[in-house]
Amino acid sequence: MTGNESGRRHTRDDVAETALRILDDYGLPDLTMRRLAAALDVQPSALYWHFPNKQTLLAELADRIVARGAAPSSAAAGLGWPDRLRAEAAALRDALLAYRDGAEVVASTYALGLGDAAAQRRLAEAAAAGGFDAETSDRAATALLHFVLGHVSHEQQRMQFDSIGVLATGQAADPLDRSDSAAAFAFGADLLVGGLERLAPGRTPAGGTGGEVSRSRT
Amino acid sequence: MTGNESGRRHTRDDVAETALRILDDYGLPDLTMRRLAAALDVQPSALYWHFPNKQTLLAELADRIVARGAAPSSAAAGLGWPDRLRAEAAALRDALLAYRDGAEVVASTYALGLGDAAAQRRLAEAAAAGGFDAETSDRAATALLHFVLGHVSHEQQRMQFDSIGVLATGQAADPLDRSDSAAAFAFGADLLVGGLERLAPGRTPAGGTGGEVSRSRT
DNA sequence: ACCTGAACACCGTTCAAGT
DNA sequence: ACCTGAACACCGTTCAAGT
Repeated sequence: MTGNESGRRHTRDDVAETALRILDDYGLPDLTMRRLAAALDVQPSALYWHFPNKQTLLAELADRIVARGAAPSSAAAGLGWPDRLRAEAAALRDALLAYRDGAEVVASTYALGLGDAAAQRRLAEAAAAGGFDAETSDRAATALLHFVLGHVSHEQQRMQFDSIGVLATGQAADPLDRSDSAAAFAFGADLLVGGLERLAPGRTPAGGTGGEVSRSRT
Repeated sequence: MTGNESGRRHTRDDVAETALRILDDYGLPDLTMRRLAAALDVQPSALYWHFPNKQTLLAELADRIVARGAAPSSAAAGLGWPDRLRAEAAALRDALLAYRDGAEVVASTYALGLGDAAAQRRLAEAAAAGGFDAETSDRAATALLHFVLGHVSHEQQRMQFDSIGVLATGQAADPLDRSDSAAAFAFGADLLVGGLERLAPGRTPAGGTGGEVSRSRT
């Protein structure tokens, strides 16, 4: 796999990739410094040569999870800004879903102000294509980011709850339908993007439809 | 204060209120079962007679924090549904801000499916006043809830970061302006409510303004 | 440059037993 | 009904020392 199988010495990259594998295989509660050290065949204290503390390690994982998601589907070039913004949000969701507990790792890192703010920047950029000033674009991006992180955190928490508690209380009420979850996500993203469309600089102040397909050509 | 000052025996309510006080005074990371036990002059194991585990205790705190926020400002009766929905979101934010780390406690409880879902219900009810079907109201409420929890979590995390790291890196870049924070919150809530207004049953499919003051009389 | 060994100061939870 | 005492199985982090 990713680390060196027995050659003793490790790099910062080894440590991060092994941590990512533990995260994906066993979840965030099981990603302890001691478990990570054991997976690397090393004493726990050795990790502190590579990272000053656990939060910094988690921030590195968050950055990798977000960066790995990369670009929204294929060519977003031909789309208007609202579709591009929706695509960016969807791509972020996919990136978070690609790793177990990915949303929680990114959310906690983001909340602490650690990590590069790549996700926030990508969303703000897509919003700015609508001609909004920087503050508006930033606030719209922040609102979208909070929604995405909250939604996917919830989604992932239920995933593992479902796989663990299959037998509890007649399997509760909420079996988590994958497609339903995607629809609920799209609905929330549409609400935010739609709300932003109402504020678009190119629109007539009180006469636009706000409902049809975006016509912006910028 | 809330507990009995020295009369030994405690109730479940004593335990919850003392926990709430520790939360507010020292923050969530310092709310440990051992610290709580010490504050009650009791062994840690005694707490497990009142609550089966820590998560259940936190869910109780979350319910109390949300319930304590109660109703939006004064009379929301005269308002249209969009204003009422905005007021409900603002009231929820206030409730979360009333306790240190309140948003994180509620968010984690909500993510785990514990606690009564009072916040979600209140928002869904306010949305339903717009004439939407139950699924739409629920999804709008969920999107709003995710935004509110994410926003206030972020807000509170920076509050304690600011008060601790006053000296770090020339106080960073982000001094957290209270009024700015409120404006950013209002902007996000407006985006979501505005997006929902576009979908309101009473509107003409492609002719409404979507921008002016709500006229709904329902 | 990268790691060991040993320790410090903690956690949440269980369970038999007491009153 | 409510709590004690003692233990179990862990945590993250530090630091002198090794190679």
